[in-house]
Amino acid sequence: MARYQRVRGMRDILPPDAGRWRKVETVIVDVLQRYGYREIRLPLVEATELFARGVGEATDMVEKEMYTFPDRKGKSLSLRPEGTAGCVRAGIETGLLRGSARRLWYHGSMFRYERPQKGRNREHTQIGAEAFGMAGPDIDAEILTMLARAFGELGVAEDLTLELNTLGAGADRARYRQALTDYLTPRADALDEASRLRLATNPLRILDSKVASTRELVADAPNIHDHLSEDSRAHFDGLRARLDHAGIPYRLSPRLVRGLDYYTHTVFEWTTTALGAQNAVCSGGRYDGLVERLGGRATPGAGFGLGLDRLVLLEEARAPGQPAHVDVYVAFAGAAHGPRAAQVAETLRDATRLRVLCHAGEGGLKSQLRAADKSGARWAVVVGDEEARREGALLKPLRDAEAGQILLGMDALVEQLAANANAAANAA
RNA sequence: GUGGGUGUAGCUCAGCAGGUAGAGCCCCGGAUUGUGGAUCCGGUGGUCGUGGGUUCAAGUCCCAUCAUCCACCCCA
Repeated sequence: MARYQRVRGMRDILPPDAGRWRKVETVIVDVLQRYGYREIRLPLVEATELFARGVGEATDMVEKEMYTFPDRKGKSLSLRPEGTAGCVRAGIETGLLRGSARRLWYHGSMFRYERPQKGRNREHTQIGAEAFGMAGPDIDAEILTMLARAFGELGVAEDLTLELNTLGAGADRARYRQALTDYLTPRADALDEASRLRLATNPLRILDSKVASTRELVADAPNIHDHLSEDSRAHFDGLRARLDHAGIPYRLSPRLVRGLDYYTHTVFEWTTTALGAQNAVCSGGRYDGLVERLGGRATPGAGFGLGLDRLVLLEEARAPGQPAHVDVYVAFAGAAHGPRAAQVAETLRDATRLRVLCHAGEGGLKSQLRAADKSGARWAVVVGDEEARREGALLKPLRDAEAGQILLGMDALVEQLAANANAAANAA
């Protein structure tokens, strides 16, 4: 039993998995950059007040899931539970939102003190993006199109369903909230306990309750879509038309309301049935009032957070197996040839982009070749007495039963490996 | 925060009704001197999550605790 264990809900991501993570992150980030989004790096720690004000006092996230602690002078700080509030804070504080860099992406850990379960950890990693200063539905559509592309390129599109809804503008939402409260208050006795509490604090959340009796009650509740202003309706219709035009399928989910207070108009969630109860892989929407609420000048915004822990699980199910981490394994026959082997490896690294692992430490040639095989390398290069005398190295293909090993001079060795590597790259 | 399952070698697990720990995989070495993958042989490795209790005796029973998994809840 190890003396120290990782803290509950925190994870180590080990070699084969870490490679998968990097691959997923690379695909997503590549897509974001191709849409002109630029990276912003943000602190893990913010003033607690920022989240209380930005995400909302009455949200579960703020009420009971934050890692909150006083610093040495007693100021209340929190580990970020989500990325948007910090991004907006940075945008206001630095003046970034007044410039032209209005499409931003970030990557990093988020912390929420929850009970761990499948697809849910206390530290999880998100890639998120925010687009500021664009009020029309075109940017909402761009974000969803971009995500659809990313999921497609990752090969997980079939696992995901886009659920879409609108909450209307702030005024619509207030009006709807009143209508909903008016409907539910006389029926409060029929609500489950949690929903009854929310009636006063956050009645919209009652809509997505999973309690059967509450769902029944809510089925006949007023619909947000009947409370939208002309403009709000136009915004949503505009978004839908663009999605249809782009060929992006979605499901209208009138009860999708999201657990964060800052959303207005568009809200969406990409969900999956492949991960058990934690079905949201990516979600976001529009938050036109947030910048102002956090002290900036009124600026519309829209964005999303994408849960990498869950996305990696999906990608792994779709593309199992682990790719080789080495192309060439350099071995030596006799410890005296170790330095020369290292030299040969350097020569290969100079001349090619191949991943070259040079054996180090103990072990006879036999065990070195065993290691070469296990590494997944396509070639072993062996250096020994004979090779040293001929100022070359032995090239031994490991994945091609037909091919035999040949002793080559250094120039020929480099040439052979470079040519084969290019051929393989072109084939792939 | 609530409920249920599980905690034995690095990993996956077995251990019958309490009698002083086992398999497979992995790792290391060997089966012709400098040659991988298959097979065979051998080896390293465990205070049975932790702390109490019952018992002549506990991995095995009881209690507590911690961790983990799944679900509720919540969300990415």
